[in-house]
Amino acid sequence: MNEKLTKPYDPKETEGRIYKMWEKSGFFNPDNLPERHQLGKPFVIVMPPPNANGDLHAGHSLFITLEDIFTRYYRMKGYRALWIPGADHAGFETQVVYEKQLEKEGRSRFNMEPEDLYREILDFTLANKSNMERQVREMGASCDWSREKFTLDADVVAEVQRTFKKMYDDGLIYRGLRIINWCPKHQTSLSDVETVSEEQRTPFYYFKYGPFEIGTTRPETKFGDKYVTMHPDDVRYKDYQHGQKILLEWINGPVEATVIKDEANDMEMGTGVMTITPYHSQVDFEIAERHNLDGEQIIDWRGRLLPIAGELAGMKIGDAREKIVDKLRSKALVTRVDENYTNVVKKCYKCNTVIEPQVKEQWFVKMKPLAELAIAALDKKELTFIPDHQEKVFRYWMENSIDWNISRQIVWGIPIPAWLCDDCGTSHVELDIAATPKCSKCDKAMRRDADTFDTWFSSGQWPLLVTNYPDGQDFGTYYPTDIMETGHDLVFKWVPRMVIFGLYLSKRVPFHTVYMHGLVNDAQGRKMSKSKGNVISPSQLTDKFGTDALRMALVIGNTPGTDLALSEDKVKGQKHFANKLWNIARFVLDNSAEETAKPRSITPGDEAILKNLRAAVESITAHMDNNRFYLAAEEIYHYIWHEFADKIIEEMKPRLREGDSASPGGSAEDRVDNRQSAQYTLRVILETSVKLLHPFMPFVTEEIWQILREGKSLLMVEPWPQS
RNA sequence: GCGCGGUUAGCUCAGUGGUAGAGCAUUCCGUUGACAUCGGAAAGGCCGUAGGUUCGAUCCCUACACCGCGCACCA
Repeated sequence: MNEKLTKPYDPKETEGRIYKMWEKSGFFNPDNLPERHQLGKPFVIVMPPPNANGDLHAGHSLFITLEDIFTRYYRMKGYRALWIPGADHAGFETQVVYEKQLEKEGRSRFNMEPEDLYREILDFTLANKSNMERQVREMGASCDWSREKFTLDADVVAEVQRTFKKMYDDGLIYRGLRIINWCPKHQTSLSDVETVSEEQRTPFYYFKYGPFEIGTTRPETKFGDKYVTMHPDDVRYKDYQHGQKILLEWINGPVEATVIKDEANDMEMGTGVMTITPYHSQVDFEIAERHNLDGEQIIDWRGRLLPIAGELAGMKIGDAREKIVDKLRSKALVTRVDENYTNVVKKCYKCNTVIEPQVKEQWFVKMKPLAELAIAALDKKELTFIPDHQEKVFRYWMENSIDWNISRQIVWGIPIPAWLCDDCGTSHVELDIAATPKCSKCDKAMRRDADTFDTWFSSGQWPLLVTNYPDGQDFGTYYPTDIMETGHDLVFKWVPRMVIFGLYLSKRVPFHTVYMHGLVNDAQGRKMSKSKGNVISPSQLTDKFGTDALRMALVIGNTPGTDLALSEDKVKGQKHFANKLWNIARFVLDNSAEETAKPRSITPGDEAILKNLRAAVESITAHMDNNRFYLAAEEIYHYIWHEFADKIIEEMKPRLREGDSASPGGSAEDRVDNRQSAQYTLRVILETSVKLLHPFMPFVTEEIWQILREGKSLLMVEPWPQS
């Protein structure tokens, strides 16, 4: 028995050793690949940089597996395969994680100097970054660590700031006083994709407002309301003229209200009449803009009422609601209350705090012209989606894009290279940090904008940044990349931004194919969550069953874009498969030690078996080329176990024994030929099988290859089998 | 309200215009050398409902039902 093929297969003993061997070979870097590859084309995948703020979860394992399969397959096919890893500082996300830690320690970021907070989060992130990198290695990722980038690397920061300046100069970024999503807990604005909408039941109040009855769900914002609006075509109110003034009694005394006719009013909604609060509502703000109306802030940044609320000033808005209704009731201004009303509120996607719309000066990206670039690329078929129905979602977002707020009031991020004048509000974009510009209007010294960029602003440029746009050698060689593999939840968050920045900055799409995977759910198909206690940790699974087993379990039966139910049994089954292959290898080696060269003759039966093998190779290769890894994996599994092991090996056993023969009438020489044909055939099938399986189960296949070739070559760079 | 996806074996999921597939689970049988992390066999499905197209539909079209997800300025 071959002494290296101990039984059973031991992933723990093997994986670390094999990974070190791969890394030492230098072949993760395509520039070091053998000559065969240097003649090939590049094949490039950019890794969605994992957040450097915690452990890898099952979703990470899935994307690492898929991207590694791509990379290993194309590397074996002779491409200069490059998979560029990264780490994301994950601005707001990480700051939220860190703030939770501060809270536990009884501290708060609002009592800290920004520099100290930044330094603490940096230490925290760097510690997590190396943890994350170790876990990516453990998954067997054959990415080029020499090209790894962190989203806060100095060159990244500088390039992102240059992009901001360029967009500003091109009129694609402006500073505007607009309605933004404000999280009162985290004290920052958020983009629309950083909020979640939730349905809630809330009373719908009807108040007497002069001659009108108005409807609202937010009485607490109504103090300053002095415009009453209705649809211009609403016959019920045809006697009131646009601009008409009406004196009426309101919360804190008499008010002179102005009638505004605007089409934003829904005649079906409530009474068709409402008052507007431009500073705390998107619709109201837009109506005010259209008619050039004024407004004022009613709720402060902490979510408390401002002095306009009179005796209720300083009260949290949640507590103030009933008080205001009581007050209106005492003035006989409440007409009725509908208790069974449901509406939708936006919440902070991290802390679930209700978002307060606020008016604030921020930097915005003008999305329409950029989105049009993306739509054009789609129309020209420069971009394809797997599964293809994701294209519709992408297109919808591009056709309905709204300007993107990129200012965040947090320290953990890339500083916005801008200066502001506190006196007159003038802003100035300046890349030179040492500069201390003066206001062009009032000549006063300007203040550095303390805000940082939304992380999507930098990660949107990721394919460019990791290839060292615009002057780096990699940009010339490896950009545009080939495939962007990421979760389908990012189809309208990250993907469009990469497409847009790619088209805007480099005039080319950053990748031609978007491959989207689904969520990894628990065995019953339920979303994993800490509160449900059904989170499956990948490290536990790999500890128990080996990395190869987890990888295979994540791929088999997992169609692109579809969520996956991951069960321990499934992984266990694949551990059995790895062991099966291991035992096959031992059997073949034990029975073919004497001769591996092509024998004098191959029996017709063996020819048929090899022909069948070639058919399997052809079919599997077709699946790989069509990005149908789930089918390829299943077919390899089936071939190895139920064809190779169950049938071929079993049928060959008699032929392999000394002094035995499948053709008893033959001479001793015939019997040797027959045995050698069998040995050769087994060996060919084993080597081919191991190659086919390598992208999926890299560790066990490489280990077997090392034993087969006595350490003289690496399976990782072997040619993919020909059919 | 709009959009997207799903509905196939007990479970998790593939798949195809021409008699339905895998893994796991179940039942029965089988262990002297590759492997019990095994082998052999069996059982199990009017492919969500109703129409339509077709010689033929689980597959294509329409409607509906249910499940999941996403979006939304409904005061």
